[in-house]
Amino acid sequence: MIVTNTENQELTIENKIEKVFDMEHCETVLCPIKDVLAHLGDKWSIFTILALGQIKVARFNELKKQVTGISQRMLTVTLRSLEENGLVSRQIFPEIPPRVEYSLTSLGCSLLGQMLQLAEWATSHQDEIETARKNFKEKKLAF
Amino acid sequence: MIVTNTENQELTIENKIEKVFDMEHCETVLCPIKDVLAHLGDKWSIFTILALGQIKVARFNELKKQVTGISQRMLTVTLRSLEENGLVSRQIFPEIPPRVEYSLTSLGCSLLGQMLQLAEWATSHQDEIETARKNFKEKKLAF
DNA sequence: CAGAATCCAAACGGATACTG
DNA sequence: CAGTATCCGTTTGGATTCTG
Repeated sequence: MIVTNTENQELTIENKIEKVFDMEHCETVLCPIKDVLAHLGDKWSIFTILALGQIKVARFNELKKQVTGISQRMLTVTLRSLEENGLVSRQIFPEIPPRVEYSLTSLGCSLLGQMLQLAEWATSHQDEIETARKNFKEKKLAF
Repeated sequence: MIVTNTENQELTIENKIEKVFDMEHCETVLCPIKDVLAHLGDKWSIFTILALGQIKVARFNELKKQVTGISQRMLTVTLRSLEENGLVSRQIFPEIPPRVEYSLTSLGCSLLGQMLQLAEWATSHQDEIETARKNFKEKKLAF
């Protein structure tokens, strides 16, 4: 059970930012959020994680079908990256023809949870964003 | 007060994914998470939002100092994008020399909250990611 | 001060052909 | 089947110069 207090958020928001993000040294020192987003924040990584969240265990070509539009190259690159960062496990079966099974690690499942939170935010605020874009366009046309 | 239950997460995770992400049609239909990440998922957008979370109201060059390493061009581009998507408000004062003040909108503050959650995840799991990378390197060297 | 505009090098990523 | 390797057009973003 996690209990989150949404009140007095304004009192602690700066402290939270300071805790996770040292703006002064984020270029030289390792910055977690920058690092994570650099490695896992791209479109295909997120799609692949979501796809693996759905089918749990998948072979290369199953995954390629599931992640609509991904090229062979990018699936390979993405899977290697996810494996390198400990989010996906890659099990090779020494058979002919070769069989490789991919699945999320516990760390991957954990990140999936975060992705879903962000996705829920995106879903619940897409109308606001849409209207903001329309307003912006109209403002531009006015000039 | 928000109460989150971390038990029986596995029972609902697929449903959650389906709700926020239609893999089959995400290329043709508007996909919220893809859309949000395409527009706001880059390094400079996140840094700028975090910076504005710290200094609340800032002029262009203040912001440029705060967001370490950003170029003039990218700050301009990023701020326009954030404004277009309704996350940042831009107030122009018709003075000479010109003065422009940037600040987060309520939607921007809302996204900041999400960013902080992701940042907290990144911070609390960076050790795991780091060791995963080391293991991966060693595995590669073994071959 | 707050930017717009241009140039250009580097990274990204799709298409294609090849392999154990 | 599950990749690897190469080519090459597109995108990204820093540096620089110019402006109201």
